Amino acid sequence: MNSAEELTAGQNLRHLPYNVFAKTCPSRGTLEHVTGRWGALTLGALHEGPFRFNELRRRVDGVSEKMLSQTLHALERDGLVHREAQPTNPPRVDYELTPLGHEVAERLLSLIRFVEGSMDDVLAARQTYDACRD
Amino acid sequence: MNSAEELTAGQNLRHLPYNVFAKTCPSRGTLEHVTGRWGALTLGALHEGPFRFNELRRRVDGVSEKMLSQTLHALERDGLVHREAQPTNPPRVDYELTPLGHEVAERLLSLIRFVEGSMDDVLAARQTYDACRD
DNA sequence: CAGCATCCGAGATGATACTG
DNA sequence: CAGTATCATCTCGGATGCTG
Repeated sequence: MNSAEELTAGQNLRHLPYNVFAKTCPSRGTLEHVTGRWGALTLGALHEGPFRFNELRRRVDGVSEKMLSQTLHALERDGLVHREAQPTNPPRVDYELTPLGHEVAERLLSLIRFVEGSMDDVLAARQTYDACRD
Repeated sequence: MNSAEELTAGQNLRHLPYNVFAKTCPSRGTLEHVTGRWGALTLGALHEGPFRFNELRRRVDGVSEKMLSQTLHALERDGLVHREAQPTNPPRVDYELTPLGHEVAERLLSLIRFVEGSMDDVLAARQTYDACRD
């Protein structure tokens, strides 16, 4: 292998400090928070601005109060979401993305929008796949 | 639209944009295949080239036979992965991304690399969060 | 309004054994 | 090698009731 090939291989194998492909890497857990069923939708919703708890619940259609609460706690702990509670009565709590959260959400939304835009192809592929199994 | 076109609308329907935030949207299911625990890692691994079943298993550290098989089936059905089996003995089966799969994987890897690169910030945020709860 | 505590079923996951 | 089949386990997620 010459030196140019070594450089290419080095980049592809990615000897970075954190490697999500290794099962002990903590980045795997954070990736699951970000890409999880409700994590992805919550980050996507919050990318449009700050929202209160029940506003978020309506935007993330189908999420239960328990799962939204749990999801927000995980994202807050990872430093992606900021929680601001006002000690009023009735209580008012606003959630918003941190700068890091916005950067994550941008990349996530790029993926989400692409998947949405590919659904006709995906559904067509499923029909072809299912047809060949009957 | 005349009545004949309406009758075949199920086949030829032109959809409004798919919206993953609506709980009945099929894009939600595909997004879960793509971002799921093993789906994301499998797409990420396959972005570097075609691999055989057990090669993939070693790259996606920790995945079981069963889950890898299940994950590959879902991604193949969605048209993101192509499976090529050679009827030799012993059998040889190669998996590779389709063009659509590569586009999805690129956006996914952008997210994965960013998360990996942010882990120092994330772990610091966790310590701060946990400290304020004791 | 913004949650938490509890229970419980469904589905995801893992370990093991087996097949072509 | 490339899977499938089966069973045990365990987490996720929804429903409900309650609190400040």
